[in-house]
Amino acid sequence: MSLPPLSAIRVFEAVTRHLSFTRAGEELGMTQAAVSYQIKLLEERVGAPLFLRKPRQIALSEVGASLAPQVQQAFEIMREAFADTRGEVDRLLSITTVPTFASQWLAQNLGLFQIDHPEIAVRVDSTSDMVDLLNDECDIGIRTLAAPPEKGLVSHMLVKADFTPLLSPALAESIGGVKEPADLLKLPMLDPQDEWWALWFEVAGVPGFSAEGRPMSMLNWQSLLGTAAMAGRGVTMLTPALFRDEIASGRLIQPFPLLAPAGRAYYLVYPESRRNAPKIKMFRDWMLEATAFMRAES
Amino acid sequence: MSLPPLSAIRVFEAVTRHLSFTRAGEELGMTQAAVSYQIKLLEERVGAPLFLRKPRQIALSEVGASLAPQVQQAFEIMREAFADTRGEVDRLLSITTVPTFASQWLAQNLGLFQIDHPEIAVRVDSTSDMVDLLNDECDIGIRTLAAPPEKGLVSHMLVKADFTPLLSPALAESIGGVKEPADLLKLPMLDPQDEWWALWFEVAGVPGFSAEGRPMSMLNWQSLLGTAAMAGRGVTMLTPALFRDEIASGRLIQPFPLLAPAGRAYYLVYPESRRNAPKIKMFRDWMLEATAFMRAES
DNA sequence: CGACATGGATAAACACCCCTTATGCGTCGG
DNA sequence: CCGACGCATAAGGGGTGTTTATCCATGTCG
Repeated sequence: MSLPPLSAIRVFEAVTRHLSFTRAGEELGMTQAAVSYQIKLLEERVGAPLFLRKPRQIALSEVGASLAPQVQQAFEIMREAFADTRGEVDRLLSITTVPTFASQWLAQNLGLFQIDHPEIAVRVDSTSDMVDLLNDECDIGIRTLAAPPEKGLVSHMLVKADFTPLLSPALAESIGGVKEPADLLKLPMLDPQDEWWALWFEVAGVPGFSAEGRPMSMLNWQSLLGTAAMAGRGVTMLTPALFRDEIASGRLIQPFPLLAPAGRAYYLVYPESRRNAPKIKMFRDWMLEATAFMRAES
Repeated sequence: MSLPPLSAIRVFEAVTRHLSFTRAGEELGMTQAAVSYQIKLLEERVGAPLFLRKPRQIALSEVGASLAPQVQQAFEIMREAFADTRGEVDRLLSITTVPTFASQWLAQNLGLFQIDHPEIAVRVDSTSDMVDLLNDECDIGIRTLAAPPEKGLVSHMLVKADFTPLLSPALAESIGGVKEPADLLKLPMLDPQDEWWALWFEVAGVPGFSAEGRPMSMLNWQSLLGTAAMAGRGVTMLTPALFRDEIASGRLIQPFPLLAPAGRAYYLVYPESRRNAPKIKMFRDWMLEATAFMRAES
């Protein structure tokens, strides 16, 4: 019912292809004696000679000949399967990221990575769930964390999740421009419940801010808030680094350089055990370089 | 190009079928810890998780799922191949024998063995070449030997290859019956060169026998000589045990019980290493019992 | 709601398998 | 006739994979 020792079968397979113990041993990186041993083992298990020992060569016996093609086929299937897998594993990079980062920065910049590394396919899984990088089949995660994550994971800080008010130029113009922090109180605020509003005003030295009585929009993803802000629907707290393009192009304006320190940051995270996987190294290096300016600016 | 450790693949295959490390371990006769170790090994080699560890069960990962069917197929092929082989090896008994024995005794009696053991197919290779039982793929040999054979072979004496003159009743009648050994000299001898003639006459106390001037037929197989003798073409030296039926039925007559001791015998021979193979035991036991009378008579 | 059962992960120590080294034997070729 | 080539065999050691023991997480049952 159960198979003979697999190591013996592997040796047998190699010998059937070379029809030589010595040659097979070379292929397998072992000595001729070891090959002889394994074949003898298999022959005892099978109960019949697998090879006929001729003076200076060997030939398949009847039993051996009936076994050889099937064993070769089985090994061919496995070789192919693992070769495919290796390719797939090396070529597919799976990233899980918080939605904000996905739709803002990653969506705009991932193309550059793919141009640099066309051989790597990238799959982005954008979810706010904290995927377990150690157990689930995901290569890299991008998360907002207050501190470097638990043991077993390597993390690189990408950019601090600091916040500052952003708004559309048209909205700013509607009140004659935003000159000082208190001016913002005249404008509708998107998601004023956001704790960062209170923090920012505190840092800005504007007293008496209260979310009381202000409507709450529940646009809990920065990208949605950003879109709403660009549409002129209000002023909102965002991480300016993630809206660099929008600010540079004038679609959003950042009236004050002042940042509310969130105490959290976006981190690139991956399992320590895979820190040497080529695709992970590539992505990490690219990502750190591409986001270097964010860290430099702050 | 080269496969991951086969032991790990075997474990993986079992786990994919059970979807349980513990269960797979039971099937393979090892502990759950060992299974865990092997799977981890394979996962490191492949570079990706093969299973997703859910609380009380595991599930195939994407990579694992793509690998599983192919690995299962490969193992199925090998299992089938070795199962077939085992069947073939156990069910086919291959005998090499000297032609005389083949056509005389074996051809007539093998049917009885097959009735007793219908599950075993017998292949008889009748050749006078001495097949190397240790190296060639033959289970059992029947040979004429002067002594038990070389080391590594088990031998059982079947019957002494002693000779005595045999002739047809009609031929005996043509000279008014064979009363004493010297009468034989009046008859044509088939293969008079045969050394056994001289030996037999010597044992019989008939002096002056010479093969000089007598024609030589070169019928060097006993069965051919026997056929010629039955046709009345002459008197010939044969092993009476092999012509028991012919003598019993009157087709041949043995005028004298006197046997020339050939110093050789028919032996049943097989490799010592296979002495416990069921089919070999079966045939040996049957053969020794079926030929017991030959040894008893002499 | 807490104790238990289940299933997998992990660490350390050990056992055994399998490989290597060394040698022998038989045959072929110069 | 000697060396080359190829497989078989024995002895011995190293390393891989196993077991044992324990931990941890989760789901279940009283």
